Amino acid sequence: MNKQSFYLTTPIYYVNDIPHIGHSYTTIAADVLARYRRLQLCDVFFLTGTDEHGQKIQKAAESCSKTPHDFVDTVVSKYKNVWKSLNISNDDFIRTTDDRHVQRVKKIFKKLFENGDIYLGEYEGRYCVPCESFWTETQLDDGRCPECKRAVEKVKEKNYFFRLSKYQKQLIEHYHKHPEFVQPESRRNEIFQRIISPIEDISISRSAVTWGIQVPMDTTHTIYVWIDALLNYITALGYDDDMTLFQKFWPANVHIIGKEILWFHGAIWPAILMSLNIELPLKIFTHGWWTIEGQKISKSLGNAIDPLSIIHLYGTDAYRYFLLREVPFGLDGNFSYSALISRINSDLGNDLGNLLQRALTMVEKYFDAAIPEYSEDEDELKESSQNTCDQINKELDNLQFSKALEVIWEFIGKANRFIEGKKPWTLAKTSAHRPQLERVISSLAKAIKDISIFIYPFMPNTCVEIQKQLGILEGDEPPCLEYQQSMRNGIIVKKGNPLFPRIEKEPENSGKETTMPSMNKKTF
RNA sequence: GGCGGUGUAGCUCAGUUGGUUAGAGCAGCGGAUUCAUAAGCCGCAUGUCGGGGGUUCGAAUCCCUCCACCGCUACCA
Repeated sequence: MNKQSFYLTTPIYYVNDIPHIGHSYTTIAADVLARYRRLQLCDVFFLTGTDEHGQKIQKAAESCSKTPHDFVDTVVSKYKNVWKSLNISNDDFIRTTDDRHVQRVKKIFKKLFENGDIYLGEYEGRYCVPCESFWTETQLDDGRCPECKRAVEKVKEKNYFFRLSKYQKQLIEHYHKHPEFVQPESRRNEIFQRIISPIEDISISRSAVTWGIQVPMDTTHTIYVWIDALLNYITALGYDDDMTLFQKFWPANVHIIGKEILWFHGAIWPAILMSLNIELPLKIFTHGWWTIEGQKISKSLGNAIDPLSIIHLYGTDAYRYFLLREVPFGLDGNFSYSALISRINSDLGNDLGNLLQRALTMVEKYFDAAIPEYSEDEDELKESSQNTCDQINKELDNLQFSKALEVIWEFIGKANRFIEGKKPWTLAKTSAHRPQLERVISSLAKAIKDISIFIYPFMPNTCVEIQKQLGILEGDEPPCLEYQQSMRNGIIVKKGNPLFPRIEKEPENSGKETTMPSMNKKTF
């Protein structure tokens, strides 16, 4: 059996910053996709990691009197901790300080040099240390970095350059041949426009930076962090000294990135791959940014949200659900506590949690907690479930997470309406209606089992909890993820606590717009 | 400055190649119920479709113009 392989990546996160909502968004989206592909029995390789070199980190380490190594270790452990709390199922975690990465990057750099695509040139201009970016005089904003508005340093140094311009034509061709290379389309158009404009070669080494990977032919230079970082996508697969994974998984099916790094992924990265004569990734999906209560996330405002604080209050699955449901993937979105609470109460509590609760109560009341025998032929929700499944697949194939969730919730609504229509409480009053009642309740139980699988990629813990309460799972076994598989006979339900208890907003006495919830700790 | 995008019910947004009374979710209001987390179900409303002008038998949907906001990019300084 040849399983279809599926390789997806997040960017590797720069460890000068602790993880916030934006990092978690990318990683959660990737995790949902990875879990979805595994459901489809793909052979999935899901990579994330950290970007740890560069002057900015060197300076950050100095400022807290640490060695760069100790400094990055500390931050990396924070990332790993958050990913664990968010239930991220990555298959590997690459650090640019990993020896495997360092050795491979050096080798690749040498290869690029030998191909004639790297040359020694001279750069003169302004450099913004925090942004690790060179700017021309004209790009400066009042003498400051146009991106972060901080002071820039005047530098004049010999640098190694990569012949990006050489690949312009090939890039244009690739964009023509593969209109879906960059998603969404609006981003594709943006970057395409830039690719057809004049392109300059880029400086890819730094002589002033010591915290980095040495240029193999010239140890007075280190490799520009972005080049170092981009290569992670192939060094993690062993390129090019241990090619088993590489041969199996490359080209990547999708790189999921934020819109701020599209130029690197949509132009520089493909050009490097072209130079190495490696196939290009199939797709680059660019998602939007989050604002917090309407404001841009910024260090100066100090409004960055620690995902751990949210999941501590509302649970991992609610957080995962919110981020992917609230905003179409690709667009910007706004995070607010009121919106989060609204989603939890209405979608998760009222629609989903309540559905399970009412169904289980009826199984208890009318059938002594034993789900009546299920017959596929008599399942009145089966067709609707299958349609839902098909539509979810269609949406997730295109990374349309919010649409997939909408489709799932339509089915949840259908199940709720099914109950209203059949009125089991009325059927239960007459023994003559027993067969009908059995049919309704068993169909309902099966529908809920299906729902638990539908939501699994998004809310793996909730999937398990539903299946436990349904009685499908005992102890700590993994959830049943086979959509086609119908339920065993004689399952005894184990109704537990409501899945998503209603969150009551605080009385409006604080005058604050963001009502913080009272105590409502959840474990999933 | 150039290119592109957005502006539709209180909020967030859908609205195919122009065509009968402009839609959904949430919030709000009303109703019938009770299996359920005062949940669910049924029903209801309101919108100068950013402003103005034009094409057309007919435009949210095409054209022009103005306003507001956003993105990419350039340049001046």
